[in-house]
Amino acid sequence: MNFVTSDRSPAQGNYDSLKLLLADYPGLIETADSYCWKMLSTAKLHSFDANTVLFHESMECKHLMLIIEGSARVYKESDEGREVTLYRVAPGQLCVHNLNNLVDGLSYPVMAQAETPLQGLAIPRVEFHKALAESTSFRNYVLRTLTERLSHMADLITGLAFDRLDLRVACWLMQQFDRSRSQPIELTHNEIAHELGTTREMVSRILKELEHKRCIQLARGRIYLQCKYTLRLVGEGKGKQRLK
Amino acid sequence: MNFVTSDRSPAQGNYDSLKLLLADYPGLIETADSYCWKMLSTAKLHSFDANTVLFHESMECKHLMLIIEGSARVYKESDEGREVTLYRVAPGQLCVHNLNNLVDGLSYPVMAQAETPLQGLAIPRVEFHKALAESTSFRNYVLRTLTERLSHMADLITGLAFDRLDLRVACWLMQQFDRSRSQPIELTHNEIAHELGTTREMVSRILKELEHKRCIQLARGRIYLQCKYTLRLVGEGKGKQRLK
DNA sequence: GCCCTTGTGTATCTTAAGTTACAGAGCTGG
DNA sequence: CCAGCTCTGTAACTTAAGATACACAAGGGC
Repeated sequence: MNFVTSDRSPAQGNYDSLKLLLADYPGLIETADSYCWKMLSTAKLHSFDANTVLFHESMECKHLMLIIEGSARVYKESDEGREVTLYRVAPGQLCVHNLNNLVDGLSYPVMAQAETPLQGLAIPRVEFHKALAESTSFRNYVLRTLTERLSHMADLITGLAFDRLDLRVACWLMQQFDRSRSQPIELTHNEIAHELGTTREMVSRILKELEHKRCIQLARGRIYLQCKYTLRLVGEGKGKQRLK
Repeated sequence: MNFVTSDRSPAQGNYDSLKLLLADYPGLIETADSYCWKMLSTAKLHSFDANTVLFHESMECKHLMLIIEGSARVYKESDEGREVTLYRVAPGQLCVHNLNNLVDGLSYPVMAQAETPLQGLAIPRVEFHKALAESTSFRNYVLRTLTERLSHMADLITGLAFDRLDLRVACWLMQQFDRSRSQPIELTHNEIAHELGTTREMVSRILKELEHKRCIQLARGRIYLQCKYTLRLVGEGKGKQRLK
């Protein structure tokens, strides 16, 4: 477990540095009340290397993490070596799975791994509960995050249950290019397979099709967007709208 | 929209009748504090006929419902007429999807339908938020419910992504028989298909297999448990443990 | 009883998805 | 520049899942 912990906690009462750190949390800080700030000021900044396993099948965690920098992937593994990504946690989001633990020590059998070097504010369990009691804004923030996850996972379920894999790949690509503002995506086919819960060969095959349709262009470990509109068209399939 | 509303709210200050109603909520009432009781006493008892659509794609709701009697199914539909059940809400559980609305008016595109005649305590939005602020026990109860849903939906995802349909059917049957204490299940094959996000023919086929393996016995609109152990064995497949 | 609806059984066919098994391409470090 | 990775492409094959298309069975209402 190779994580690096720094002990500097933001100076009491001076929330400017915190505000800077939490620039990606408009939904939280804009409405933050004094209780919320008080809690945030007890948080400690932690850093993790890329690929650190943040938690696995049955790991206890004593903190709630607000991601400041980088992203983490939350996923499940099958015994045959396949994986599905449930969602990822990026700046502006808190790590909901911790909540399970935090609420009443129930463990939640999923994996989470830093995808990039990660920085997060770790809020101790007690402070978390205190803030939840006292800060309306924090409470709403937490609930909002949770319900967003729920609705995201519901979409995942309908995708798996109803949509053909090529549509799912196309939709997923769309989302990635949206996030990257059409910059090339730096992932191997295998990693994409792990996103979607399928196999490398299927992904290769489908990406090749998409290249033939001139939606994208393939390179080793990289995918270039060629035509957003045809890609969207493919993703919509026979008239579906699971793009969101 | 054929729902029947009754206006009798439980007598103020007398929590005995409430306790009776909430017999299925040990997790809530055992630890309930005075704030929690105060909120509960503002709730109104509502009744719905079986098959009432409680909410659909983009319906606003102004209450949080605690289910007292009966159950509701929360599901998604595909445009081809297929369905997947996301989860069901039974006595002891609150209707989390309302939460989305309650938190900040975000709509949550799912369907929910009463499966049986339904009774529920409707807590007005304002009271819900007040109780959330003031009652630790209620807060924990809400969070616990949410995280339970999350973990349930994560299981659903792994099932859809990794498991063969016959395993999923077998596991699902196990769960039903557990719930019914081995009493026959009164569902049509089509309804089961809608549970699992597949088609009637597949379910028929797989159930027949299970009958041949002497796990169950089929009748019109009904399934009898024949051997719990072989059923469990089938559900475990080649050594999987997605039973929980 | 008879009709009609609803539910079931099943055979056949089609297609999506996954598997196996390689070949070869591109990068990297000695 | 060669060895040995990792990543990609692809063909051939297998299997799960879904679609189609009926036949028939059970039950309810008249």
